[in-house]
Amino acid sequence: MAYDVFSRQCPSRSTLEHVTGRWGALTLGALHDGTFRFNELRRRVDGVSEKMLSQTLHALERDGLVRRDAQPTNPPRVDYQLTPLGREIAERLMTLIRFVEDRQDEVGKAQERYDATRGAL
Amino acid sequence: MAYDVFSRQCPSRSTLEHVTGRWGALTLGALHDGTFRFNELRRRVDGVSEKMLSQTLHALERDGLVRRDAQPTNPPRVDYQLTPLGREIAERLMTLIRFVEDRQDEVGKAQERYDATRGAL
DNA sequence: CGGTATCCTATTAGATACTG
DNA sequence: CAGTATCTAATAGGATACCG
Repeated sequence: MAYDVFSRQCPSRSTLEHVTGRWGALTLGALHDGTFRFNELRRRVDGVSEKMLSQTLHALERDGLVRRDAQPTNPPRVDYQLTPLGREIAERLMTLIRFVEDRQDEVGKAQERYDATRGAL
Repeated sequence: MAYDVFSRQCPSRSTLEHVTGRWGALTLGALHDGTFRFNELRRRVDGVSEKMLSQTLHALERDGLVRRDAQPTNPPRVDYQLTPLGREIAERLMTLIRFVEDRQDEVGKAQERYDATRGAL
């Protein structure tokens, strides 16, 4: 097989899951636009809970895709931004996302055709 | 916000989840290499259960990314292959996957650094 | 503000058995 | 061969409360 990601034990599988997972993709997408604080991100990533955003950011930070800058002030201020690697990955992710969005009409029509044939299960 | 996928209600979100989900990505990757029968795919997509492969293939077929050819023979023979749209999407997905794989060293080092600082939670 | 901890529910995935 | 049906286990996710 050409790519080891196709094996369950491959370490890059978990990275890929962080990147493409529901909140991972949305978070990378949001950070693609700039640097944001925790609660700014929460507002940009529609529907994310504190828990999931926190978890997602930790995973991406650990993978080296996101950089966390905490200022020891009171009240605390923490800024999140993509690392260079994170930016490169986000770029490719966005290419995929934009493409899928652009072809959503085609997908919708395929779905209608499928449902018409199979009886809209 | 630049892309509607960032909204929970966007229809392209579900397409994207089929594409990037664990088994969706692996299945598209496998089909990227050619046309395969159900059990051939099962062997190529390491660890997938009959149920999940079936489910995944139905979703991708419904989205118009995979074409299913069933010959009414006995025993039955069913071939799966990517549609032109599926191929274009798989192409972009593979670009992302390959990139993540290529940089896995960098990711691994970032993880070690993170774990060393934070105590390997 | 920027989180963590806890609890609880919903969804997903896997194992197994069965069918045309 | 190519699946479906059913049941159970694991995991993701949400609500809430609380802390530095």
